[in-house]
Amino acid sequence: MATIKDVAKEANVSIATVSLVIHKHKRISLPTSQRVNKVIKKLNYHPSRSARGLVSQKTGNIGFILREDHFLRSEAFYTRIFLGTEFEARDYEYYVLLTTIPSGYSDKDRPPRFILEKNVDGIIIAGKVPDSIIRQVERYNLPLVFVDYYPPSNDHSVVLIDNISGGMVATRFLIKLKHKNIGFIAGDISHPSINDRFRGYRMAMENAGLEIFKKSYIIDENDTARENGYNAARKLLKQRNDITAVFACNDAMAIGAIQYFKENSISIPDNVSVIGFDDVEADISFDPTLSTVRVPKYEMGIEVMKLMSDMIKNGKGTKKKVLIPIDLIERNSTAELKIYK
Amino acid sequence: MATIKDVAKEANVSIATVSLVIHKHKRISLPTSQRVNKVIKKLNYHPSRSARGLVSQKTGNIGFILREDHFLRSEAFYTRIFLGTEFEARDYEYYVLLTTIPSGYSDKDRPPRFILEKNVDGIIIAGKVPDSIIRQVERYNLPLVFVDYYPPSNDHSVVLIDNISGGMVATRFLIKLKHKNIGFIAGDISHPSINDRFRGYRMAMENAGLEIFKKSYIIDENDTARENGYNAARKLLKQRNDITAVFACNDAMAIGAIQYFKENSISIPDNVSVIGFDDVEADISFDPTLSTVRVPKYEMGIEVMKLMSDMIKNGKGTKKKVLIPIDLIERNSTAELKIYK
DNA sequence: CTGAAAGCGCTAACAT
DNA sequence: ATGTTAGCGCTTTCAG
Repeated sequence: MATIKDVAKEANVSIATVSLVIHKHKRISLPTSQRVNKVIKKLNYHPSRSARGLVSQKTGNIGFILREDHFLRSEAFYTRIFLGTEFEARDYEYYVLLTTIPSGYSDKDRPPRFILEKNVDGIIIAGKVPDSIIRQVERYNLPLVFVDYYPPSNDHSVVLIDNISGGMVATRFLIKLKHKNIGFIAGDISHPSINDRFRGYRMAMENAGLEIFKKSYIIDENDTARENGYNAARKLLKQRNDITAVFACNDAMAIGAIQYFKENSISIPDNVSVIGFDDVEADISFDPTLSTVRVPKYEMGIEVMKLMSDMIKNGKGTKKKVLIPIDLIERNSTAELKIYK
Repeated sequence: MATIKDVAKEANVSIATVSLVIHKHKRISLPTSQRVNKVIKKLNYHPSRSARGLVSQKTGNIGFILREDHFLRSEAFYTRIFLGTEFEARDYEYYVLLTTIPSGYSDKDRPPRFILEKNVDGIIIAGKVPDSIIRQVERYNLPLVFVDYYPPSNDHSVVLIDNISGGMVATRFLIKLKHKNIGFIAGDISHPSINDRFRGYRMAMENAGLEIFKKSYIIDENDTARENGYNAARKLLKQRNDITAVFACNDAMAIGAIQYFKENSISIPDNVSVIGFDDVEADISFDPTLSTVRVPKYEMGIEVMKLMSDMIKNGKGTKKKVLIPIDLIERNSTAELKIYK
């Protein structure tokens, strides 16, 4: 393994010069810089992260914390965000240390090892996590950025889906298809993202002059899995059998709902239109293909890494909020309302 | 952040003594050791990994390479293995750097950054990967362990599912249920794991004195996704309509097959028994619940980390093969053969 | 524009 | 049984 010394000797300069070249310091002449860079390539030299870290008191690592059940989830939602982060980290020369915490994490649990050992320069928290981990992490006073979760204490940098717009876009789309009796189903309604989608739904309905009855929505499912969608659809239909369109807070629930409809001979989209949110259920063989609101997960990962790098460079004062725009994806689970009577 | 100096001062010893205490060196007296350890706790001291790495020429990191499509897969198979590895890494004080490579990785692609930068002490490769990445990694001469993939060059440490036993166990189970006309469906048959499951199937059939007709199996699907199971079931039934049980090479294909059977009014398990492999499709709402061969994924991750630590400690000569035992999981997609005639 | 040198925190060989 | 010290590879200040 070549060291900075080897490069210096080979290029006939001091190690200080090599260091300056690497850091693109302006006061190095172009010829020297070129010569040194050539030697670096030739010797396949890569600075030792240990040595660098020792002197700079930085680790070059970013911690990525995720709830275990989110990580294991069948939809590649957070995994895609992670990949985006990991990809972007390459540009900033960071390594990303992924760790999961149990969903029942409490104050008594030990924080992730990389925090205790101060082996990260900053921390990314993805998705909803228990308050206790947030409090613990805050205590260590490291740059902290959230992605796809809005912590209760509203004073952190965050990268969020524009859920309100998303909810509005989805609902407006159904309205444009002439639907008036539009239902909404959700689980985990205390989750800020889900709540915002609900808000978007209500805002779009109101804007269109459509009344929202209490019976138009089911939001008491405690999770957003398929079976919750299945159950919510059942409950919704029991409350209001004149529903012609359903906006589900995510794809999993949308698919669950469609399953229920299918089993009860309600044809999609002929009898009922269904739209989801997230665009994660890649199950292409699913029939009908699901209209949904696409969330650019990979890009969120990139964005959060950028924010993190910013905070590390420019101090923790740089609190920013980034809203990631969404796209409407029209597939076959939605159709224009057919007027029968 | 406390350093070794702070500890030494506070405990009235030299930094060398502190270091020796940390490494549990025998020639330190118990009282000293206890005193120092108390100070370490009190100051919440954690050795700097950079400083350690610099002097020991080790990074304390293990690289974990996975194909991107495997990582994003809906079944939490490789993610569970990763979690096991990450968990076990804590005991060995390693950090795991996860990175993905595209499935079409070729010799022209750059190896993962942590290899180029020598930022890992060893490399774990999970799942089937292109030969080119293996060749590239081999060139760097780092301790290398495979998990759930048997590289073509048979001279590496590996942690594998006992696929042959698994195939035999699944098949014998169907035989015990009085089935004789047992079909096998698979995709990606060139994959060693899949191939071994097929071997297990054939061995069990032969041992039971049951003939295997060419028409008893469909192994030409090129992937093991649900739709391949669906298609394979169709093809199998066309070849042999007297099949009463199907052993699918994995759960995804099993579920695809069941979908096909259901759509064609073949009741599971009354008309046909189906057993899968892996125990990953957590979709509990799936009806009927799937009998399968459970693979302890988390434990595989633990095992591979143990092997890795072994290789690093005892030199790369320690080439080992670890076979992870499987369990039969009996659920509702299998039943004893009903004789009608 | 470039070089010399101090020092980051730790390990390990050597000294006591 | 414990202390002293060199040195790992790098960044950065200060000199030139």
